Amino acid sequence: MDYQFKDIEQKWQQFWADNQTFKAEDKTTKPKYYVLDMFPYPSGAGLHVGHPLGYIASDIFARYKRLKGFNVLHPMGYDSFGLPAEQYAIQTGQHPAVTTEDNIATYRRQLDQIGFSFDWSREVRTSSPDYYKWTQWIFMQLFNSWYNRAADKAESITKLVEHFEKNGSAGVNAVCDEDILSFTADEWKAMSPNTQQEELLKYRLTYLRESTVNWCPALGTVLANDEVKDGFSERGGYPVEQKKMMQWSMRITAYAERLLQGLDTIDWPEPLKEMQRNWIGKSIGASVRFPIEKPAHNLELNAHYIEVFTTRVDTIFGTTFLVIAPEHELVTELTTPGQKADIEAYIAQTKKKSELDRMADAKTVSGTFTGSYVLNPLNNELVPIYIADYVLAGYGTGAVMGVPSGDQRDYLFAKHSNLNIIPILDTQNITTEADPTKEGKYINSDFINGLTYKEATAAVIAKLEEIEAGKAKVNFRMRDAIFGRQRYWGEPVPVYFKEGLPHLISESDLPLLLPEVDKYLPTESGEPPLARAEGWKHPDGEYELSTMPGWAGSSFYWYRYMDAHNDKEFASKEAIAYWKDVDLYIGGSEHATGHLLYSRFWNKFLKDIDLVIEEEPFKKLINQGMIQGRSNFVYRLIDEEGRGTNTFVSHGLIGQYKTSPLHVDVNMVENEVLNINKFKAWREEYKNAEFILENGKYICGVEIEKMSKSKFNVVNPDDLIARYGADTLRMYEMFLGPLEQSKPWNTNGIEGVFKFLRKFWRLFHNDAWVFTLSDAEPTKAELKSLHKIIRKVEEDIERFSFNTSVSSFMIAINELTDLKCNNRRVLQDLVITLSAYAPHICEELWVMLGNEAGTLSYAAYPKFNPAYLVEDEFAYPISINGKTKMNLNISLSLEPKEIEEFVLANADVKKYLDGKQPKKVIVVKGRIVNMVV
RNA sequence: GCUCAGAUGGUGGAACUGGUAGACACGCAGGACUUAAAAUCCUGUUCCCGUUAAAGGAGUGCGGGUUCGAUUCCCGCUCUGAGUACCA
Repeated sequence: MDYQFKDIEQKWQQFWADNQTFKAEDKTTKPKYYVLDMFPYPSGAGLHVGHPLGYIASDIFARYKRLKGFNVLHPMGYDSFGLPAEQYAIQTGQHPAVTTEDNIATYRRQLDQIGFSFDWSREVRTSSPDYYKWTQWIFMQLFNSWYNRAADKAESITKLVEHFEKNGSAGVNAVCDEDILSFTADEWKAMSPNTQQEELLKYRLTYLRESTVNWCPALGTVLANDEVKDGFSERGGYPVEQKKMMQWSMRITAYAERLLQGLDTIDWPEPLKEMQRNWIGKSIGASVRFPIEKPAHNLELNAHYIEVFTTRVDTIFGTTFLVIAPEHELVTELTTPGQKADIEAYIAQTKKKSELDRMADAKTVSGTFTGSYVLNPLNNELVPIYIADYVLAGYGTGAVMGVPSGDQRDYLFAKHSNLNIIPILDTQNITTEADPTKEGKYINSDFINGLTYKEATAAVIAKLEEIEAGKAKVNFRMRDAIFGRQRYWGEPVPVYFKEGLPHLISESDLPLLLPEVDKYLPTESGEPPLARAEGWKHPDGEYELSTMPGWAGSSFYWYRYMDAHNDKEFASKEAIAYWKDVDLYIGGSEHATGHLLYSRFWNKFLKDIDLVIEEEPFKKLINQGMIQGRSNFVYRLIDEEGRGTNTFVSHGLIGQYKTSPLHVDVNMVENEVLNINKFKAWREEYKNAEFILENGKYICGVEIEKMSKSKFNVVNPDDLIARYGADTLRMYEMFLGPLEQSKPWNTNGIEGVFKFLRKFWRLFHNDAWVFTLSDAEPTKAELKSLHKIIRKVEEDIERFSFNTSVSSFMIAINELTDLKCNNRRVLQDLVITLSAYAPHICEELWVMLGNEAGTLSYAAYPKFNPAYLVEDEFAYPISINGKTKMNLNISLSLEPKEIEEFVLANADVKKYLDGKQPKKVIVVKGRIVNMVV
């Protein structure tokens, strides 16, 4: 029979499901290997050809590892809480759980027909109560923990309470809020329970904090920074404003240093590590306190100094002014009556500008004098205090020392405000701009004059510490993560409020189920949708009304797969001890600073409290490239009045007409030629469309864009599978190019892969399509082809070069076809080798070869034998001055000296040398002969 | 602006540690089979010059360098993509 991919693929997908072929074992002597894909959000649009790219790669890898004798865990699930289902609910009233269920069914059907070897018995859904029970449980552990800097790990809050009871707050070195109290043990014990709780909240790893958030009134929710684009919500495009709210936060900053250090221990793409490093944004410098000069208006001040952070403390003698952010808490106090009007006007103007304007407007310099002064702590010079919006309240201390000779922004500000610019290094050139050099010797700098950068930095810090005006300090850009959304479709926070204080619900009450509501919108008074839930009340107080953010459920899911049905723990100790961590993680780089950072954070926390073993969750990570869409356009002719007509101009002729481009469905276009009949049938309005053709064809325009429904450039895997089968699709997606590279989708080459599989099938059959094999000894040539591909696939998979092994398979099949090979032993090994890529056809042939159904996935990968590839001759390229002129077959047993003699004696070589004696002959054994003339 | 990645035929791409540039596939051209089409098979296909299938020459974004030899290493630049940004 000819290659009937439809029957074969359906048959084996059914078989795998019925027999749970890919169920991973928890008790086995085999070594473990954990291959994980980033689980998808099940959107309503279903899968397009870009989605499975990473899944196919990981599936090939998982299947390959099984053949190599590993116990492979390769699970799949759904990150099923999220905004789209909720938006749909708001519009239609359909419960997000129903929408999600439908979408998952579509995803599952599409995934199944690609033939993945997932262990579906471990499926997880973040929106299912038996899953989010554990998300809530981990939240509770975070609430019950604090970060002990002395131990450099998270510890139980009860340990902190014990310390307070014994020693008061003395000797506690915690990552915590800034406004913690100092108290003795007796004072602690004298506090009311509520006061104690209030104090403890400042230490907990998840805590309440007033934060400025991106509030979107139209969506009725808070958005993350990456959900806001240009001041509008990414989804829906509604305006977003800044608003202060009490929010749950996660003290991820406690882990900043460990998150940074850990990057050096994991095998991740360098660009992605770099993104995380930038995000964490460690900078090493010093904090310096500038004492405030008693102001002219003679009022009593609460503050006595302004603290700044600087990475160039060595430049302190170049300070000619101080700048604080307009939002800085001391602004009002520092403003003298004479400057009050100016300052208020400036603040008002700043407020009007959105965050984005402020960034885009980086070139314009502005700022206003407060009227007050500080003293330079090292030389007591009077330094004026300004406010300016180039200083950000949210970074460092919200105040900087202005050193115009060394910092370009300070330079511009000094020019703008007519302030002094003092050179501080003898090498500095500051005639037109600041010079941030560290070379040279210091000048105008008191006791560091003549020193080098390194010496000066050390000397200044030593002096500042001596006079208690500053110290060396490390600053991080990363902020604590807000952990709450005012929306419905997420995990309820397992907390109730009593007398204004948060309390955890009892562990036995988990999961705290998401209640039913009549509408999915915020209440009229602006409370989150959960406020609509009738009778949803804790016996002792009011439940928290916000839900957890999207990243909560995905921050530990890889552990849940290890023991997906455990209702006592999120995963058992034994399961975690066996599976430990993810060996290979494949997913998109868009999660670089979100999911991949939060997951590392939670993992480190779970390790601190001894629930997991590894410090890092994902040992090796690969980012698959984005598959872009290839949009096609038709060009509508515009008439003299500027109105669109029903005539369309072919792409090559649009220069001669006035036209406007329109997206056209890519499924009506083949090789840029529009199928005119399909186009006319596409929409009623095009029924009578007319065309201006070139060479009798309508040629469409092309552009590379994101794949999206609205651009009509979505290529659906279902159509391709119907036409060519899953094995072809799998191999073609790999054949497209390197996995990590982004590329536009193009179906043009898929025929080549399909032909390849048919050719492979034909090897096992005679001309009449009857399965016919020979049991003879394999020939030398057959074994050579086979072992070449055995080695190649091994090498390629280990370095994730899937595209090159597909090419090599084609070469092997071409060679074996030429050899008319139908040798059972050769072909059986070939079936195993190819099975990771094209599992269905291989399963079918495996059974036809007389093997037991379903055993292929656990067969042994053929052992490579180098003996079959040994050559005794090599066609040496003979080059003259580096240009290849000819090839000569020379025995590989010859040594370089003998090769040189042999080559020089050759008649053709003599002809090329034209009687001349080469100056030098380079012979690299087994590679090349080069003669220098 | 900064950081990172990349640039190879008409197209997707290959060349792993410097050693025959263009594997494999698409497309295209020609041919075989066929009444015809589809399917299949065969041949050719980097460019220029040119011929009987010769012989040359150029060539991996651009300009230099190191080397017997560079797509690969070094320096400078151009362009493309991604991330990020008054971060003190």
